[in-house]
Amino acid sequence: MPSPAGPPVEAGTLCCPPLTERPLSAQEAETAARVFKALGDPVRLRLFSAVASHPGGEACVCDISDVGVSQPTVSHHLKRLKEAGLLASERRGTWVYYRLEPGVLAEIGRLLASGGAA
Amino acid sequence: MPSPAGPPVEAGTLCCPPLTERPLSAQEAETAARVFKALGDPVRLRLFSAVASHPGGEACVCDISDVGVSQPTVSHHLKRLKEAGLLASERRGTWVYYRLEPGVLAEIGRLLASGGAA
DNA sequence: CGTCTATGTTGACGTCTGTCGAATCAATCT
DNA sequence: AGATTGATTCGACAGACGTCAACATAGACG
Repeated sequence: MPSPAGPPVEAGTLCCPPLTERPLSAQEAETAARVFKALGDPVRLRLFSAVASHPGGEACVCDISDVGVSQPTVSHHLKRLKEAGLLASERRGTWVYYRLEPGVLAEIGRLLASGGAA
Repeated sequence: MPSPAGPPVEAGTLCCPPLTERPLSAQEAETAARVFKALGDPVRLRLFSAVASHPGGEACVCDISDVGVSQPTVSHHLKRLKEAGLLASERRGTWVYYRLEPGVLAEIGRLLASGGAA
């Protein structure tokens, strides 16, 4: 495998019907698993939650980097979340701001829908 | 809609407020990440989806073990899903049946709730 | 009892992942 | 320009993870 992470997941293309609808195909599972894997680390989950819950919908790295690991590690995890299509980043002057990729929460929620809604 | 005379907190359930409500603590993230990590593997995701979408709500290993890996590997992944509190298993005669741990989908969904549905 | 089928467990091996320190890039301030 | 602060990249290393073959266990059936 040349590319370790594969192409980034585009927003809105999370694929796949709800997990309860039918068994996922190999390719669907590959795509969806990338998102869950990104959330499957405590540090990343805290970073994601910090961004998601930040007033204004975005946070600069300096605001969320107090998660008990070094700054390079924070940067590494933010990159992973970005590659998974969960976060987007933008540099404004000195600081880099991260915010949720729009729709991701709903997408994942739909994947886990047990058929209740609608 | 929490029950007024709420029943005792069930053990093994998911913890944590929605990710968007406030930054997760280290311990909360540790707990929640375990679930996402369990779903963060393509094979496990397929197994989980196969069980979740199976008529009757349960499936024996023989019904879902065609995911392209060896039988020991399937067994290993089912164990991981069980340890993460996502699946439950029961032996009935020759076969072992797996089904969703009740409420898990809703729990994870609540974690990802963006505040819309209520 | 012995054997066959269905699952789970063990041990080993290569790969992926999380982590850090050091170096590097980016923008601001004196 | 040089110095300072914020953020990413690089290089390296320990530990976790996915995988399989071989072995072990559980129940069914003759």
